[in-house]
Amino acid sequence: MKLIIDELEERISKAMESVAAVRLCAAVVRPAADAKFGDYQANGVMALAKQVKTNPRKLAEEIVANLDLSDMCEPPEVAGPGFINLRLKADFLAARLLEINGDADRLAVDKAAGRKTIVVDFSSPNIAKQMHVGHLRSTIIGDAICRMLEFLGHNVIPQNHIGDWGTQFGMVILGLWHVCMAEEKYAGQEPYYRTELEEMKAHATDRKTLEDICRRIRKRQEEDWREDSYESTGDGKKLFRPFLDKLPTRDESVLWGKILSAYQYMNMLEETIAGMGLRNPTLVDGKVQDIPFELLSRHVTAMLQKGGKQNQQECDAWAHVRRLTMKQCNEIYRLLNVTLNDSHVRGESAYNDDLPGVVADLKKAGLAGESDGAVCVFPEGFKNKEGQPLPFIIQKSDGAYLYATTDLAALRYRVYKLKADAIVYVTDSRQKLHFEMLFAVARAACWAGEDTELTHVMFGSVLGEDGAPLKTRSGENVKLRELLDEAVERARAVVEQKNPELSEADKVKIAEAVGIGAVKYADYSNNRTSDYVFSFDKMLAMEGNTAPYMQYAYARIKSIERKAESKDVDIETELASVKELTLADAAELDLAKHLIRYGEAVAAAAADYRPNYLTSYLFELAQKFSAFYTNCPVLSAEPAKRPTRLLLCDLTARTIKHGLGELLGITVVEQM
RNA sequence: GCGCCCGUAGCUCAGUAGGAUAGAGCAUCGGUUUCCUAAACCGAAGGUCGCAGGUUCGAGUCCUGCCGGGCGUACCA
Repeated sequence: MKLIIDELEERISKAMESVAAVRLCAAVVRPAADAKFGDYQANGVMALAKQVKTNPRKLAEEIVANLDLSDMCEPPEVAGPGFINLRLKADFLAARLLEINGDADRLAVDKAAGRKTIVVDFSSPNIAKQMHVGHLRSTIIGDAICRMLEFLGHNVIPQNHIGDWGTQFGMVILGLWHVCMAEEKYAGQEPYYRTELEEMKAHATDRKTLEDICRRIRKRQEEDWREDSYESTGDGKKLFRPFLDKLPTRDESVLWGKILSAYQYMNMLEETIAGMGLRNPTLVDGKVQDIPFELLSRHVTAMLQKGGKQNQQECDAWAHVRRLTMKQCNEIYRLLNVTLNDSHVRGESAYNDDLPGVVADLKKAGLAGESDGAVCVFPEGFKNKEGQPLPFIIQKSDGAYLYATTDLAALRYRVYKLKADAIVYVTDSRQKLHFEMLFAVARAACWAGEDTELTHVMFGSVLGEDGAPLKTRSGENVKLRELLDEAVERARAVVEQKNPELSEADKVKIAEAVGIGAVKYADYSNNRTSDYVFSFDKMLAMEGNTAPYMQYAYARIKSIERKAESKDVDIETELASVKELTLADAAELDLAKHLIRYGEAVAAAAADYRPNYLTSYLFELAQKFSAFYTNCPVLSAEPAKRPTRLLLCDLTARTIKHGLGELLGITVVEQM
């Protein structure tokens, strides 16, 4: 069914148009600012009065006289300087409730008028790294957006644009090679990539000792590399090739831990050796050549990107690490109850072959040119520090491509191949300028026309209690896994305290739903554009706008339904046979009027990609239900009142379950 | 320097085209349990919407200046 607010907007706008003889009037219908003004108010008459230079109250009176809302509202009232106040009729309200009751799947929320193909770009973790708190917001906000748009009937294409290509992959591959050496050649010893990492950290300020350590590492690396061969020096055929081949059979969690360590080791090593003047041999075009040690990983990156038979090992190593990373990510997605899966992954590497074409096409179009050795586009309206045009760099002076290039290639793919009507990028607000320029270039190149909507759905940072971006005590990013585990653990402690008699299985289930739900809900309930302070205590509090409060409201309703049996109340029959409602108590009316507005909340949240509009609605719903619950007994109500109250309970439960569960991916529990 | 975002109750935040007396939650104070989960409910108190101008019948919302904070700003993503 059509949203009430839209229906009112349409009818009042038409009345305004005919009374004032002005085309395209806006009634500006909003929920009433105060319940004493009714349920809705139209604010647009004052602006119209100004436009046609007439008295707003008088104009409002005329509009009301030309308006027939008798099927929905009590006679409209003109108030204040020219507001039109509207109060829904009781029988209209009742009819709506019954309509919702009859629609189990959609709660009588219509699909959007025009079905669009919408690409949503979100989550985007990096290969060979663990997901950390920085990925939380993109992942869950993006998921909520997908779920809402999908529910509204759009063709949603989630895209997980993972960081699986780029300059750091040489380090990833070298890291894996170190894992191999530690296991195969130095088996039985503590892996050197771990001990040496600690060593480098310990002497971080002692340059002399660091140099000694790095020389030793370099020397061993050269020896290992020379030995790892059968046919020609450093071909990797002796140890690395067999190591790669048996990777698929390994215990993945153990291997994953090693990869993470080795990657950290490579990062540290490369940073440390810079400027030491060390050189190391490697194969360049089939010949052994000395190159600066710190350039080794970039050399390996180049081998990977070149591909082909000679670089098969590099490609295989990359593929293994990529596969393992996605397994870890999928595990987090499962925990977070996010719908992303492997079919949505289309990472940077997928666009690798398109990048030269992107640059060539932009050059051909006269948009891109060389500047200081780099290929740049200078979109209109962007200035740098000196007031000069700001470059959007699409190819570095060394020939390498950047994320600007990849994003352009992806955008083009999404418009041309996926037929996107809209592309939504869910990333943090620091990338605002990047996306503004990206969109400007895409428009200039006509890769996105006026009818293609490009939106940067940005969000703020997650802060610690100290107001700085959330980090561990040692200054590292907080691992998402650890964060979620702690939330579940804390929720478990509360369940244990509040409801010790529950079964172990129930406790586990409730703790996960409440813990994860709390983290997600806390994020959703904040305005996404602002930073927020992460606090377990606040998000797990049972009071206030939190997941547990919502889940508790739901659990109470389910409890009523369970109790019904022992009181010989057949809920199903009573609900199915309810034809007339007896909405009398203030709490009943208040709850009923809120229930019929679910569709408005979903539409508002989806239109602006703001989940907090939905959480606000749900919180108010739970509050109104709680008031109803304390004031209006259900099972012990007199027979005339009971069906209505049961219906209100059931609709509230279904709405919470739909909003929380289906649209936000927060699990509800039957008891807690 | 320039650009963008932010500044609302003691704290954390809403405020969806410029609309009526600026709202929640937490914390504080007071009340509610023979009754469906008190993980709850009801009430009280709490504000110069950073400051100063301007536009408007009407400004937390739009414009200008200032103060304070965050982020970004040519080869990271």
